[in-house]
Amino acid sequence: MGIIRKTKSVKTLLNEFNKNSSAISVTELITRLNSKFNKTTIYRVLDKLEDDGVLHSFLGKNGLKWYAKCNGCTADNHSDVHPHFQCLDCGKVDCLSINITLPKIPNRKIDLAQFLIQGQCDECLT
Amino acid sequence: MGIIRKTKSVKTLLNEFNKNSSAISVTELITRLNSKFNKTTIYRVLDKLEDDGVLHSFLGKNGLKWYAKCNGCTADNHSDVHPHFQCLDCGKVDCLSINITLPKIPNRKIDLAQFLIQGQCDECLT
DNA sequence: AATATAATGCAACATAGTTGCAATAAAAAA
DNA sequence: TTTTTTATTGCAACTATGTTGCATTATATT
Repeated sequence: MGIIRKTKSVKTLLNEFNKNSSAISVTELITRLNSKFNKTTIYRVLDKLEDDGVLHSFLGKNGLKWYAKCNGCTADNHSDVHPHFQCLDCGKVDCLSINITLPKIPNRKIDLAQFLIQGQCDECLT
Repeated sequence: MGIIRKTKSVKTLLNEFNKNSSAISVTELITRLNSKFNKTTIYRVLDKLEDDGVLHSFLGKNGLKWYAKCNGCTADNHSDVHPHFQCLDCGKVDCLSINITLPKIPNRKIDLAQFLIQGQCDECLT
């Protein structure tokens, strides 16, 4: 699939991700935009933006889905494999620009990896 | 909290994890045992077994909760930090006995880390 | 055997996410 | 510009995972 039309919801969602560089959870987006868009629309647009290589998704605390801007991904190749850091105090999630080396595993084919690190962010530490 | 009484549900659940060494999802356990125990009981007993350092939990595909036997953990110290491998074909999840080195992150305190690797297991590859 | 209280079942609830379908809006064609 | 095509949206209803309060039951202690 992927995005075909530049609709209001697409522009608004992209704008949310351009405001700052942190990742945003789907529930947060639904809360922020629920006066303008139905949650079904938000789920569907995020899905398509991920297909297009504009956003990437991952699971945070409690298995909640988060999205963040991709960096050098295309619709065909999601090259973004980096750890994510979630603060257990404030809940904020950031992408860590660290290259992780996947362990060698015999007799298995690795397709993707998710690495979630949890702790306290700089703001909550002080 | 933690387990205080050796009840039927505790014994049955421990037995499920002793049958083989794979991890088991909560939904799978509820399906297997739903004629014997209420799902609330299953959630609560798993929770307590984790508190006791008998089981550890992690999130698999789609944010579903999985449990597996701990190896050398106590109630005070969950020392198990290893990657998990989930087969995208058959859904099976295994603990990988690999030591992962957490990346150094400035200005952040690391409490825990989850590393989920997805792909195809040996059985589904052939 | 009597007592204290941990554990259980049940119903009701909370929340994340999905689906089908009719209505609407964006882009292409006329 | 107007018409036509069809992608997108909103809505309601639904599924699934997980949680909570409370009365009942079972375990362990006295």
